[in-house]
Amino acid sequence: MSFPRRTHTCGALRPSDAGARVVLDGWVASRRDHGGVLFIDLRDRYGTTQVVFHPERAEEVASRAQALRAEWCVAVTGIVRERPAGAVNRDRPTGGIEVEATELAVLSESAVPPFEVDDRVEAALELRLKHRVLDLRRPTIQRNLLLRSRVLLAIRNALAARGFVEVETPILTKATPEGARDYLVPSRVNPGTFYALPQSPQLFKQLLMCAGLDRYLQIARCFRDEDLRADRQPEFTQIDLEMAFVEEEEIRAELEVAIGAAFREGLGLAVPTPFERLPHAAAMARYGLDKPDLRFDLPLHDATPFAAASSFQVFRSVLETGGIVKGMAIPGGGAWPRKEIDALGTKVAEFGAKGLATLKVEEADLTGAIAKFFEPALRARMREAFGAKAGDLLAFVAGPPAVVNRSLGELRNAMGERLRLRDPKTFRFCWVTDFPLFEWNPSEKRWDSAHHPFTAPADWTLKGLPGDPGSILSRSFDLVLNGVELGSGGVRIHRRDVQEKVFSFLGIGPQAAREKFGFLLDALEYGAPPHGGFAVGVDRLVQLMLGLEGIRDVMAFPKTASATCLLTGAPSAVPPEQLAELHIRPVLP
RNA sequence: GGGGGCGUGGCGCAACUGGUUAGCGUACCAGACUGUCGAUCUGGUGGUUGCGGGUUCGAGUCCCGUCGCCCUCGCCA
Repeated sequence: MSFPRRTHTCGALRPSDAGARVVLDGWVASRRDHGGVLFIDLRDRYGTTQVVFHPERAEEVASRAQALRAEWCVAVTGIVRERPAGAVNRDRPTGGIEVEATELAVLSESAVPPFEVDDRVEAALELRLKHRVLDLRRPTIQRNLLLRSRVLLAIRNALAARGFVEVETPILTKATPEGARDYLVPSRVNPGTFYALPQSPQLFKQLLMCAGLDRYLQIARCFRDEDLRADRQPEFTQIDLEMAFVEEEEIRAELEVAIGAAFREGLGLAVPTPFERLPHAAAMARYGLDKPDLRFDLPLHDATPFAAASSFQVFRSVLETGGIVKGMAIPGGGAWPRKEIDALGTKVAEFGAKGLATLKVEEADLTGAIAKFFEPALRARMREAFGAKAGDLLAFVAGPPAVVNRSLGELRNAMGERLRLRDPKTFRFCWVTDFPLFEWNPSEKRWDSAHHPFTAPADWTLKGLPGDPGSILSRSFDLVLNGVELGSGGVRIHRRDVQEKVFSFLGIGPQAAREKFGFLLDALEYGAPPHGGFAVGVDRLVQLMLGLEGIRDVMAFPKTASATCLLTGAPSAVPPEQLAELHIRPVLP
């Protein structure tokens, strides 16, 4: 079937085009029938243009136009007219003109849509995901996908210009013993064996460095079979890069170029570089989290010395069992109603805190239920140390360091929100550096890699093993934007002896190491260059650039919180023959 | 696996402590209207209150179970 090809898009025409004969292809966004004259808003990716049908000038066309309904796909031929005075729509780029239709071709009729395709009408997410095609017609979602496209292109171009080579790595690869749960793919040819979908191309990019590719780039899909969140999908995209013969600063510099390009091309914003550097220990001390939101200050303070000097048994007993006490001053919180202060306690309890102790900051003193446990001089020093002003609320958490930091760090973020200090249009980047190499896993009672087992230690000798593994620093670092971890990376181990030592400490014996990572150890055997790299979460980057709450609307076809696709119905049962071919027999719960 | 929230015409919501015929907006249909742009006016269609059970004279409302969606803790090297 032949149809009239568009001469312009629905966002293109301006008063200077008046008099031109044009063809527009698009979807009927709305219809306003005045009995005589009939208006149609025609929408495509580029905008919306008003089409007017005049019965006395094109009777047959105008009469057929009355049948048009929302979401019909049509081609309109007509003459561009400057709008009469008083009929100009200043809210629209095309509001100065309209197209007076001389011909109308219906390319596809539409059933009545399940919801209105309109940015102002918000349908339930469940419905939107089921009818994602219609949802994706909405201008805001298209704007999101377009920004994503521009960001990816900008980063790709910026890195390509700096010598990065784009290499694709396997999607069908080897299951990894550690880290997230793998998505598995059964092998038909090799009964009883499985591929895994990559959690990231980590090892492949290291192999490429060993191979001499020198600078690698990939826009890589990653898969992790873990529970979802608003900003976590089972498959997501990373800008993945790796470089040979570099150290930390050189990696960070390339990332700053790439991120700078993304903001310049995507939002027209210049982000100041270099980004702030913040050692992990300092971040934990001041903000309680390894991904601090630097759009506001509200620092945490160590209250351990004050607790030790107090007669408050709750605090003292925590200190005796190796715990700490920290707190923060909440500006104006002293005047908040009881209910709201109680809610702060609920907040910290979500992250394991046993309770929240509070003091009100008065003109000359601290008051509250626990004030009597602190001598007046101690109260004055505490007030000074916290930088508190009259009207503030001091909030304390006591417990193990991990719990105290996490709960107060989250409280700090909540206070930033509550005090409206988290402006989505402000972008505060920072590099969090000097992470520990190992992290104690209390539930498994063992040490795990804080980042991953291929991260280089700050000191090749691994001094500290096995005595105090927690004190060993790594050469990894994170990129944090507005309290969100955007990515991580660092310098890798390129010496086989060091890699084996780390494996061994992590409980991966020589035999297991060979079985799981033999190909990596082999690569380290033949002149592996010093190398390092980084990966940036594209979905979250675009999410933050748009000021969104989650990543669903920066991807075309996202999954639900239970990892299903409402559009296609995946995952789904398959016929027994298909399973038999794969040598699979389901064992249902 | 745990916690919380939601589920009512196509869609978005309402219905006080259990109590008339489940209401409003919008969409949809029909009619009117020649300058609207979230058009307007008039009229109309449309409901197994997610599903299953229970308590009660009576259940959208209470209880139990179940399904789906959302948020979240754990988890995510």
